[in-house]
Amino acid sequence: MEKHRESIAGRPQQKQLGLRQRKKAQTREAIEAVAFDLFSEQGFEQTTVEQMAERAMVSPRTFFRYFSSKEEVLFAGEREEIRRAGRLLEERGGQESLVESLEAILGSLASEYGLDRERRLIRARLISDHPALLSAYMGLMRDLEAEVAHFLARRLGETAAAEDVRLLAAVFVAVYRASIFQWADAGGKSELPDIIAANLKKLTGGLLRI
Amino acid sequence: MEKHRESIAGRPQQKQLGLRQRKKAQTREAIEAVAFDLFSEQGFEQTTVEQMAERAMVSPRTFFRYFSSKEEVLFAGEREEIRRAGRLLEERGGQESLVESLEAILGSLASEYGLDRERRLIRARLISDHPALLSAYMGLMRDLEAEVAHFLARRLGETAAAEDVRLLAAVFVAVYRASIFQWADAGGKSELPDIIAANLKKLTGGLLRI
DNA sequence: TGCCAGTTGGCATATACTGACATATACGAT
DNA sequence: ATCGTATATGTCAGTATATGCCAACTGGCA
Repeated sequence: MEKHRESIAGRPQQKQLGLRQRKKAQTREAIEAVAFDLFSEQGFEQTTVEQMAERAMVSPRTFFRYFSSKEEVLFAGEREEIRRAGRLLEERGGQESLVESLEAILGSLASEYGLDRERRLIRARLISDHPALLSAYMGLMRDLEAEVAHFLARRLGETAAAEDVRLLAAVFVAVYRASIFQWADAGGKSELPDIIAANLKKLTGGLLRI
Repeated sequence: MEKHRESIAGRPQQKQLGLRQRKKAQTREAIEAVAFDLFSEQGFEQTTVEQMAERAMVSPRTFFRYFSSKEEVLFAGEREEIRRAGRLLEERGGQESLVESLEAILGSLASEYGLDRERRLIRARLISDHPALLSAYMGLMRDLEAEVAHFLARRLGETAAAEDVRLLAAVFVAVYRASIFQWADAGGKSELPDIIAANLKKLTGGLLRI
């Protein structure tokens, strides 16, 4: 039951953080950990905010100070990864093709192991089981789309119209999402970055022209 | 204020329906109409179920017997169109290419005018204004994806792997969605089917290989 | 007519979420 | 070391969504 929290506790801590900040980070991680425990035990809907707050030893009011909604705690991890992808895309140079850049970044997004990997699988399973969560998840995908679109706009500059940028971003993210579920359906056995790369290759090949 | 309901009232009614069924259909449409009125007057969040029920002259309890949630009433129309697209795809023959079939169906989904067109624009504007609605909308897109995937599986038969079918469905729906917002951003001036066709053409051309 | 089934309203309740205020405590300055 | 302040948290009250239950009404039909 405590496995998530323990493995996190073993991670190297950021230094130079005051006690306040450390406690906050700890509380946040504690809530997230018990949330994933409860979700995988009872499912998402069956788990109440009250239960999560109880187990994490905070008041329900405090829960909402850390996560703006019940869905948020489920998706916070992936949301963070998306922000990271945005930063990585910022730095990405222009020697390679667009597809190569995206393949590298979307792939690296997915290459985390250990805790993140486990939670990613739990998340994918919950989403597959409960369609209502799909909506919230697709909202996340829209955020990723915005990051990708921003990157594309910068890389393509004046050469591409704004509509084409959004079209491309939508398509790339669709590939990313399809790849994740393809990976999760296979139980997480193969490597997600490989699946993403393969799917991108299929598209740039003639798959669309069947 | 009453314009939506009036224009609906002028539509030819299905016959052979008992009084009960007709009253039900009327109530449902009344709720939907006042909902769109209120949404475009005050925005989505500012409108409560109580208000909608009040104006539609039903109890809040009854509102939830017609629409399972507040979002549902906003998306019911598009959801119905998606079901219609599914039926149309069922009937579509095999003489044309996949892209041609999808172009025709997704296009016809979007070719309704009058009431549907107006509500579609209101919907798009609300979604653009309020990101929270985007999640719910993206959930709808996932339903459309399922319909498209079903169609693709039938048409491609054994020749394509299940993963490829889902990948293709995700990509096609991404194009559809990007096209809708491209259309709505332009104020609904150009023809949505044309935009969809153009975007599909761009993709089957070399856009991905930039 | 009178019964049956479907529809509705009203009430109670669970749950998600928010604002206001009070309290405790880490932090920074002396 | 300690004192004042900013920050984090808890408590409480309140709103909105959503659902179950039961009683009352009503259309459909024998």
